[in-house]
Amino acid sequence: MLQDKGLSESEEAFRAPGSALGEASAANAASVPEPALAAPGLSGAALGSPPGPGIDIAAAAEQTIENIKVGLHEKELWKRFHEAGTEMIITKAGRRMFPSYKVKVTGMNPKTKYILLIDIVPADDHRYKFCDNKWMVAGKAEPAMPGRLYVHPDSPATGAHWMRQLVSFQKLKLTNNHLDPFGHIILNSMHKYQPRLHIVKADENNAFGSKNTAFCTHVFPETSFISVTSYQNHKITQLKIENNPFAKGFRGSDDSDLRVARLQSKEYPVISKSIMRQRLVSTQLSAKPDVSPLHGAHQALQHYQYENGAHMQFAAAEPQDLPLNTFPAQRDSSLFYHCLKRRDSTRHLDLPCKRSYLEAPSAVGEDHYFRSPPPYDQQMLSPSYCSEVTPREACMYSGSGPEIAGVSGVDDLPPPPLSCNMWTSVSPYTSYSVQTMETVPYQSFPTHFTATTMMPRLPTISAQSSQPPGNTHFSVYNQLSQSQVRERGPTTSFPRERGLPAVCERKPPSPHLNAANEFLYSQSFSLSREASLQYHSGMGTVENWTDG
DNA sequence: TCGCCTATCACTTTTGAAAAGG
DNA sequence: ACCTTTTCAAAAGTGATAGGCG
Repeated sequence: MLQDKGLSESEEAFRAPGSALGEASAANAASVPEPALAAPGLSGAALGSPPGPGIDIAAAAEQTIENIKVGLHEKELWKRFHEAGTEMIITKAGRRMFPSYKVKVTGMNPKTKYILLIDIVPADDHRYKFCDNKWMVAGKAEPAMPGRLYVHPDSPATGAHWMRQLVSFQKLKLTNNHLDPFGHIILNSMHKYQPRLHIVKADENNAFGSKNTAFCTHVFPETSFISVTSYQNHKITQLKIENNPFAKGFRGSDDSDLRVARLQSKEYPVISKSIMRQRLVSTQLSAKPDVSPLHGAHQALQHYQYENGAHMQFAAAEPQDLPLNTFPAQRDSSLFYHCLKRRDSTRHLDLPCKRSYLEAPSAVGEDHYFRSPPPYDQQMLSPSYCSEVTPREACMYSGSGPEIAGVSGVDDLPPPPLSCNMWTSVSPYTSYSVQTMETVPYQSFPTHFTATTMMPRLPTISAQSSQPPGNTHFSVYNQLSQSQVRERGPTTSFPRERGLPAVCERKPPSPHLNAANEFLYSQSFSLSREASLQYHSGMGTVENWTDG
């Protein structure tokens, strides 16, 4: 657990960030911070919480939020996956990402509190299939899954805390279960997605969404991936096996191949099943008549030649066949960056759940999802943060978050024992045009929205749509959101925590999820505005975040 | 028939509590 | 009595695979 005393020491640690990050931070040079923009017509800002005593939060945010740099950890590994076309397994129970999303953050104000969260948005409007050893567009995307946010369990924490060590999101899990009760991020299989990191400056209540909330978004194109229920590209399989410790049992360098051989009752211990499968694929593709599935050594050699890059399957493909390589920055691995300052909101999204690093260098703690509110008694079981179904499961965050004041101003002290997750099931992502500066097509979101509610998609291979992500979408969303707030209000009531400021008590029926969703929604929308140089469209609706 | 999804398997790493030692 | 280190079992994570489903 980090304490105030440790914060000063963190500066030294900050200068000497250990580990493998290294060059990743330099990539931030490509960041394109946007000036903090004042959303027009945000008279509702007056409704926000007053700035903290003695601290000019807005000024601090302006000094730091734009200067925050984020370096992707293990960028080279990500690149290797990206070049092969990253695939991420999604299961009903939830599957971790590998490589895991870890970042090194610099440029924060050491004493300012930030909230770090991730969302994963559709990268485009297509469904894919793996055909002829490469990914190809297979049609229009399925309706987007309910958007969920994954809040780092340490949130909120001081900049010193975040900068002290790697920030790991390795416990984030992906699922294809539309009714997932665990708060995992819901994705559609065979679709391409782009994770995004959001850094939000916590307000005086350790929340965000107030008038002074500033935030920025970082996108690493090499972290895009196609979700699958089973690996399609053998190269990805091999990369996972070679690099993921949990898959060590499938590695072929040691006697693990013997295990495979035993399992298969075969006499070719050098060949793993994945190799066999690859050989089969290669056989089909090359139509070599002389290749037999049991030609062990020879096939293994072929396999490893393949693995060594003899065939970069996307290298010379047409753009449509390069769904994962459509990000221009893949060559540079630079991140795309957006930064803005929110001027108004009457809604506070409290994210008081924070967990100490417990001296773990990687700062890997329990991950916090926005998820459905658990039974209320469950939320209060854990002293560190709310427990839930299983002790190791990410805690849930009940609605009406604003009622939860965060840490009472003491840096790096654990937050009140509150749950940290909540549903964001009603949150579609808005358009997202950071990279190509083009508008993207929208897709209806039938699960939780009417047809007028739109789902954003990253403009990659299908940025041809001329439909601008105009205010209509955002307005519609906002209306729907409020409607949902009304509907969900009673179910998400959240008992007040100790020391909660009065401002947090003002809107009992407003669930966290809507605040979070709308927050990111507006943020995403701002990204769209960035693309189209129209920043403000999404911000005005913040005014509608009334406390009920 | 095909593509996709799910449950299950055996294996590994991770985690945390208990035991042992200082 | 307290702290640190070691040990060990349970939990969790992994890709592979067979079978089910539409």
